[in-house]
Amino acid sequence: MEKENSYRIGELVRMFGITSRTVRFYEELGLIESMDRDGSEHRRYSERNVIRIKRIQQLKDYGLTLSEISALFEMARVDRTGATVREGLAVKYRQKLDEALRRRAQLDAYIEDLSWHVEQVERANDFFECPGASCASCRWAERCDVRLLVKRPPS
Amino acid sequence: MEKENSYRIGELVRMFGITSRTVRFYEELGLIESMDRDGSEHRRYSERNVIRIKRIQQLKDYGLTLSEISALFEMARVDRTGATVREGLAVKYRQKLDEALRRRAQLDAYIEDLSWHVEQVERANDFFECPGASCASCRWAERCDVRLLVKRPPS
DNA sequence: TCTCAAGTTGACGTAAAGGGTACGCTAGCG
DNA sequence: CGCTAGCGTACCCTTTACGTCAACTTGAGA
Repeated sequence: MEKENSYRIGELVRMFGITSRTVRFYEELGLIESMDRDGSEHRRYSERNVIRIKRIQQLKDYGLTLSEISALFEMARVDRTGATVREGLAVKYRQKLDEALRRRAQLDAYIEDLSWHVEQVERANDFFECPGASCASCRWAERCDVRLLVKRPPS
Repeated sequence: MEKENSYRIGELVRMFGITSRTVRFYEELGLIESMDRDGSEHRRYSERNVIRIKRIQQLKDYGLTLSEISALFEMARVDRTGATVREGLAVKYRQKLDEALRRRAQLDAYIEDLSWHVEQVERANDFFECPGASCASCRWAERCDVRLLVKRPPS
């Protein structure tokens, strides 16, 4: 029975659509335990390693950085009951959620603002570049306060 | 009448809340025309320069990168009628808008997903780390497909 | 046995938008 | 004349998650 579930690095690459550099990088960071490549020079990966990588990907998707992920794994290593991991995860998740909600609000304002600008710029057929403070007809000045584009005054 | 509107770099710093390093950086990139510091070793900034910086800040707020901004300014330099600038701006704005809308959709999915996870993790009082494929009780497996945390089977 | 794809280490590079530091010069006020 | 805040250049550093390259070495199929 020769090590039933044993993957080579190339297989992981195809599995996850990542590069071998990435896998080795994760190992460098200690995110993946260094495989015992007993006898061989080539790394071998177990089912556990595969799960690890999946976890990393999920946590990355949730916006955790690699060092945050690393910290979580370290917690898990220290405390086998999983209590602190759970707690740490809850805190992190909630942080990320708050952050996401904040970003969403910002994004909405941004979208509204930008929509307005798109409309103005696309509808315009008589804009000119405003010369600055001396321009008397910056009618959009309160909205578009740098007067990037200003409607030409009716001549 | 000695050069009426002439600012020193420190004044810009106070005006915009940026650092002098930033102003010089913009000059390096060609975003601000190199000031003629005639006679002096110190830079002097005109009203035009001030407007430029305001513009840079606005465009940055709209998500353009410095190199995109640079490209727009280059357009403006070449074409004084402003037609290509307007067009370029419209294209960029629309791009950024699409991008923002896409990001918002992603963010929504992310928020929903994360909310679910927060709820699960916070409500749980008996999670354990799933050992992987051999675990028979991954009841959330279809949703939480990497089985980061799985409910402990009732013993 | 040969071959060549696949794997190895290590060092250095990348993007973005400046920040930080060292060290010297200058403007302008009293 | 002297002081000192302000300004100058020049250089490296930051963060994150890898990419890229060079120069080998290994392993598995024919």
